[in-house]
Amino acid sequence: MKKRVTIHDIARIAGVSPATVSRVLSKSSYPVSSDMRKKIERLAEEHDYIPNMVGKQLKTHKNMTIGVIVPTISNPFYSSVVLGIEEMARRNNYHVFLCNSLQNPKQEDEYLEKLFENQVKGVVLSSISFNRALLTRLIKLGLKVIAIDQPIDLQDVFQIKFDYRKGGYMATQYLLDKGHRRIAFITAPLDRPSRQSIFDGYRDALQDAGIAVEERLVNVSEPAEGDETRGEFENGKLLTRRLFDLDELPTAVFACNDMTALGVINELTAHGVKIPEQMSVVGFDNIDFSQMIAPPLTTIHQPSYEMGKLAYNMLMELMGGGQAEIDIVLQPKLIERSTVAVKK
Amino acid sequence: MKKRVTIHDIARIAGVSPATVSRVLSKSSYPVSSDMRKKIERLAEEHDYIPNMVGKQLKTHKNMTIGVIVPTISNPFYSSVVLGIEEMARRNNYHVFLCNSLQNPKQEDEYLEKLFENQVKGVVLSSISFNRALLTRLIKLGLKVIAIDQPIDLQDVFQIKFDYRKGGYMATQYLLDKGHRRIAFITAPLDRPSRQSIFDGYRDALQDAGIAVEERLVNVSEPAEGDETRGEFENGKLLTRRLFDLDELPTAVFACNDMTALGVINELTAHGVKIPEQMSVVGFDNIDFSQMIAPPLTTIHQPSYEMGKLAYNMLMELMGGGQAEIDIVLQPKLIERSTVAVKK
DNA sequence: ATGAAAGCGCTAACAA
DNA sequence: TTGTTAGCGCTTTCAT
Repeated sequence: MKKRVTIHDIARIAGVSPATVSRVLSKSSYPVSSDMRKKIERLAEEHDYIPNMVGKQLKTHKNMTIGVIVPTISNPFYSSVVLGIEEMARRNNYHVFLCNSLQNPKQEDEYLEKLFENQVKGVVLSSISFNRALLTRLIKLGLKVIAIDQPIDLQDVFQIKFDYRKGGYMATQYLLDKGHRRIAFITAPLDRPSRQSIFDGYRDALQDAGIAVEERLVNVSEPAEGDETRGEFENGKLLTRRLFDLDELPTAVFACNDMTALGVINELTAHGVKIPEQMSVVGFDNIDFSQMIAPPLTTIHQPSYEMGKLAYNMLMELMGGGQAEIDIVLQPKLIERSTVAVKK
Repeated sequence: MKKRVTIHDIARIAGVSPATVSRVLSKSSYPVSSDMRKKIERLAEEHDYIPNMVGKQLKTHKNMTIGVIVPTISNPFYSSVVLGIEEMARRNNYHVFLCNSLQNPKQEDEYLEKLFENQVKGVVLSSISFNRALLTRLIKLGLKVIAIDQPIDLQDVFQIKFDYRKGGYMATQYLLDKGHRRIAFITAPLDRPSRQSIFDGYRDALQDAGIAVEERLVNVSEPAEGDETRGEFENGKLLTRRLFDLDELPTAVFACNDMTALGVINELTAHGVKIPEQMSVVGFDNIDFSQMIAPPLTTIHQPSYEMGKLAYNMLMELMGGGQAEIDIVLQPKLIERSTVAVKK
C-alpha cells in the first residue's frame, strides 16, 4: 500500500511551493504560467495524486454533500424520490448522504446530528418525528432543510407539499362517479399528516355526496416499527380480512397507498373475489409496480421523481442564500387503469 | 444563525486548555479530574457544542463511513442489499455513502474516485464495469473492496458470491421435473457475469436432461442505459411478445430475474394466456414483490438482505486489518409458489 | 491532571 | 507569476 501523495509532495518534487500546486490542482482561476501548470499536472498524474477533500473542506468550510432522510428506500415511492435527488445532485457534482430512519424518530435525530457533525449544510427530510427540538437547534446553527412528503411546521423550513387531501378526495369521487356508495378506506395508522389528509379527502368526498362515513368501513391498523414496506402489504391483507366480518362487503376499497392496495388485492383474490367485477380497488402513489400487476391498479399519481428533483433545486436555492422561497404544492392526478368497475 | 462553537471556545470559557476539552468531549480514556469533566460537559451542553468531524478526521485519518455502489436502488434487490448493509453499519456507528451507478461504468468510476477523495476507506461494490484500471490504483492506495453480485477478478478484492449457475440449473430442473420440455429463457443482455451464469445453468440442466437448447427459445434483449428497473419489466414484455411469433408456444418461461418475470406475466396475461394453466413461469431473486402478485411467483431465492450484512462484516474485517479472508458463495433456494403447473 | 505545541492537507491573504 | 505564512478544528505527544 503506497503512501498517499499530497500537494506538498508534488511541490517538493516539482521544486515549487505548495501554493502553486494548489492553484493548478484545484483548478483555481489564479494565474499560473502554462509551463508550470503543465509540469505540475504531469507530476500529479505520474504520482497518482488524489486530492484530500477533508483537508480542503476544513479550510474552505464548503462541501459537496447534502443529506437525505427518508423512512426507507425499500418503499419504491421513496427510492424514486431519492433517485430524483441524486440525479440532480450528480449533475451539479454533489453527493447524497442517504439515511433510512426506519419509522424511528430517534433514528431520525441521530442521523440529523451525524449529518451536521459531518458538516453537511443542507438536508431533504421526510420526517416521521414530532419532536422539533434538535431540528430547531440545527437550523439556528445554519442547517438548511427542505421538507417533503410530511410537513414540518418550522420557521425557515421550506416544503414540497403534495395535496393529499385532494388526492383522497379525487379517488373517492371517482369511485362515487362509478356508482359506488359503500367504499371502504384502508390505511396504516393516521399518525402521519399525509395519511390523515388522505382520510380527510375521503371523508369530505363522501359527505359532499351526502353519504355518511360508516365507521366499520374505515379500517386503520395499529402502529408498527421496523421496515415498513412489507408491513404495508401485510397490513392491506390484514385489514381486508376484517372486511369479511361485515354483514355485507363494500363494493369498493380505497387504500392509503399502493403497497397497501397490493395487499388488499392479494387478500381479495385469495378469497376468490374478482377485481374489478366484484370489488373495485383504488391505490395511492402510483409506484412503478402498480402498473405491473394484473389487473393494473387504478391509483393517484404522486410525482415522486419530480418531487426529488424539486427538493434538490429548492435546497440549492436555500443554501445559495436564496431567500423568500415559497412552498410548493404538487397536485394529484388520477391514473385510470383496470381495478375499478362501474357499480351495477 | 449562531456561530459554531469549537473546543477552543469551550476551553476559553472554561479557562482550560483545548487539550483538556478534547479529552473529555471526545471520550478519550485519558484521565481528567471529574470536576473538570463535569464542568466541560455542562459548558458544551449549554453552548450547543457539536463536534466537527472534519477536523477530527483530518487529524486522525479515520472516518466512520463506507461506500456502497449499486446499479440502482429502484431495483428492490439492491435496495434490500443496501438496507442490510445500513443496518449493520448503524449498529457500529458507521455511515453509508450510497451511489447509484445507473448502468454506467463511467459513473461507477466517478463515484469510486469521489468516495476515495472523501477518504472513504472501504467500499461494497456491485460492479457493472470491466475496466479495472482505477479500481486497481485505488486498491494499491489502500482502498478495501468487497464485491457483491458481480465478481471482480482482482487480487485483494473479496467476494460475496452467489451460485447463479446452480440457481439457473435448479429453476430449469424444477420445470423439467414438472414435465416441461420446451422452456423459454428470457433475459436482459448477458453482459453481466451473473446473467451469463444463470444461462449456463439453464443450458446445462437441459443438456443433462438430453434436451437440445433451442435457439429460438432463448431470448436476449439489447443493452440499454438509464434506470434499469422499469426497463427489466418492459424487457420481459417485449421478449414475451416475440414468443408469439413462434410456430408453437413453449410451455414454460424462465426469466433471469423477478422484474423481468413480472413483465412476462403481464404480457402473457394481456394475451389471454392463463398462468400457470397454460404457461408456467419461474423468476429469479425472490424480491418482496414476487409474493405480492397474483398468482405469487415461483422463483429462486437470493438472500439480498443477508448478503448486505455479510458484505458489511467482511468489509469491516478487511478494514480492521483482518487478512486471508475467504470468498463466500451463497446458495440458491427454490421458492415454490403458484406460477408453475405440471405439464399435461 | 493539565497545558503547550505541532501538525493532519489544504487554501488564501499578503508579500515579493 | 510565485512564495510565505497562517490557520481551518481537532488530537496527541511531550512537558510540566
